[in-house]
Amino acid sequence: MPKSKKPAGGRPAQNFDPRYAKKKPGGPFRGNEGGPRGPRRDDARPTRDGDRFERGSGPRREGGYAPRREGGFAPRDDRRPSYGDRPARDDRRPSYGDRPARDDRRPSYGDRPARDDRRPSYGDRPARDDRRPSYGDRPVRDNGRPSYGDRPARDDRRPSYGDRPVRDNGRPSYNDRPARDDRRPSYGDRPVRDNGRPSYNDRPARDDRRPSYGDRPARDNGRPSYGDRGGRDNGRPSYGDRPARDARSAQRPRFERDERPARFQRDERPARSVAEEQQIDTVHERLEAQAVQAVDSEVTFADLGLGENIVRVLDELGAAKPFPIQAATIAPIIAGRDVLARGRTGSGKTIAFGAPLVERVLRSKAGQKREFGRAPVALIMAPTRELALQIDRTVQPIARSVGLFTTQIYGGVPQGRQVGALKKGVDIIIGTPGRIEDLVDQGKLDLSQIIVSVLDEADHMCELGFLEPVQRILRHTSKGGQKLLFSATLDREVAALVDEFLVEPAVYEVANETQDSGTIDHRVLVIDQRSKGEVLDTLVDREGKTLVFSRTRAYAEQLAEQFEDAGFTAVALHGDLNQAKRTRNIEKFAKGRAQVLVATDVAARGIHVDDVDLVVQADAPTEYKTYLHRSGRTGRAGRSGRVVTLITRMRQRRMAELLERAEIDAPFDQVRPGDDLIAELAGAAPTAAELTA
DNA sequence: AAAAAAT
Repeated sequence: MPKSKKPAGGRPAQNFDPRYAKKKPGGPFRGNEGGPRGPRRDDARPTRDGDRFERGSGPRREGGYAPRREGGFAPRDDRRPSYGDRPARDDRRPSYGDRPARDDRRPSYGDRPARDDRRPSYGDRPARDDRRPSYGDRPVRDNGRPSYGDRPARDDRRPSYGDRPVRDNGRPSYNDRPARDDRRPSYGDRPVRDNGRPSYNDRPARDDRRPSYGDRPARDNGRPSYGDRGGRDNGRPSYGDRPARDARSAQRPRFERDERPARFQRDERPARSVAEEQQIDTVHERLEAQAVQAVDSEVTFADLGLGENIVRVLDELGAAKPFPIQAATIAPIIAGRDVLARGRTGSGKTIAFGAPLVERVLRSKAGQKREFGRAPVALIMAPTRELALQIDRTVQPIARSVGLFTTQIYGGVPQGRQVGALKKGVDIIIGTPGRIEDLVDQGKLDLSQIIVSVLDEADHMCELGFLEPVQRILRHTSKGGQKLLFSATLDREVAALVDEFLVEPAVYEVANETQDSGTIDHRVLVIDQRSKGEVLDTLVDREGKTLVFSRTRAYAEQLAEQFEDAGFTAVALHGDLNQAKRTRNIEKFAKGRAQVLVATDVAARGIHVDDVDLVVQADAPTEYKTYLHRSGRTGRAGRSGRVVTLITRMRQRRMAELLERAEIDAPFDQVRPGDDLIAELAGAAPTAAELTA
């Protein structure tokens, strides 16, 4: 029996506020955002933000530097019924006790009808034969016709996609992906397997990560991209090869070989199969950075060059004094330099780029009138919608304090309102690459005036699938514009962007900062594949919030269902859910109405939810960076947390190597269902003091 | 594998 069927009581988490997802800033130019409007909320200003950050909630390490949650969440008031209070309408599962049990409650995946909220993935679409762009078909832009954005955003009146002009950009679109038939997990895709053998499906498709030349449309820029080139043989010296510059310009980023010791020397290591070898993640060279020492207690935000209003808002946000990463990056960013910065999740990166970005935009507009329909001058991109939202929650109040406007540009929601905001004019856009590029291609977003671009989780944005759109977007921005790259795991993977877009960037990292904050207890459980379900049930049977990571969407869904069936309140978060459901589910978890969140790596980076004290990796990550980001969801704000990773015997060595790279010590324990250790790990994590002892 | 645009 579960110990706690109901969500644990205690203080309600105040972090994910979906209100922001719908709302746009109000203000002088902004009576109407375009498109139909629902009831308007008047409390659009930043809500009580005093509790958005918990500063000083515990000294953490030398340097007296407490972590801060990035982009905290404003508390919600309860003026309107929240989703969670409503009867769950489209939940396909009956709520417990309400309905008679049905035998067929758990139809197998194959039998189940498609759910409303599970959009077919893009790849499921039948192949289009209009893939080849034809110039003749394409309407000329700016032809005086009302643009789609002018129309009411009624779904049934928007042109269907078939009617849309074919793009002539000659790049692979999502539609070009090979058709997938895996909407239902096929046996091969099924994460749960009984034999514990690695299969082709388990390994990352390293070799086919690069599109083959034949499949790829010709590039229009004439320059080789990183995807094409086989390393550093493109004739250009890369940073790693280049001799160090003289002291004056030593700011040039240099990449160093990662010299962390490997637990297994290559020679002692038993031979790996090809499949296994390919599973090993790439370790990029580390960026040599100028280490930022503990913050000088005398330095203030004002000293760093931020104006009065901004300083006041930062104070309201709970940032009274700059954290190290902020103390390092703010002045150079205001000065217009390109910056690369590495700082642990929760180290205050959002403010580190957000505040100086606003200051710089403000200065660039000095003496100018705020014009209707002005083009944005700053761009912030993030890999997920949730993260983009979260960044906006921090940046928007800062911007508004000086009369600047932000707008979110991301997919999954109708574009009408976003386009409406752009038509009125905004200064800073925050979003995800897909929708940004979509609007650019539709001629509804003009990036030519962008003078500052930020990439959050920059290394992730340089991975296949992200890199090219990001490059294309940046090429639309003002030439020579300032570029800021931030990530907790910034490494040479960003070289593709650095080489093309950054000029003599300054590189910073916080001294003595490893991802493993010392407040996290890392454990690895070696289990039999068959017992995974049972072990997981025991692990989530606890007080407190549990975040479970799975490798695939289908498995995330399956696990959420399993936990519900076992009597826990569980929700899923992954890309097969529509945006409304994503927002709703994460909010349920944040507010404690769901004890368990089962997520894919969509939740691995950046997303902050208060009080997650256990992270379970139902599927072990294959990349050490993923491990670091996932585990960074707990142990935040000086609290302690625990990360339990489940692996099979087969994967022990691989896991040990991964942990080595992540510089994390974690005991491995072999367990079977019912072993005391499992329930023990579901209990309270050791305190920070106990961990360091 | 997931994510990121749209139906």
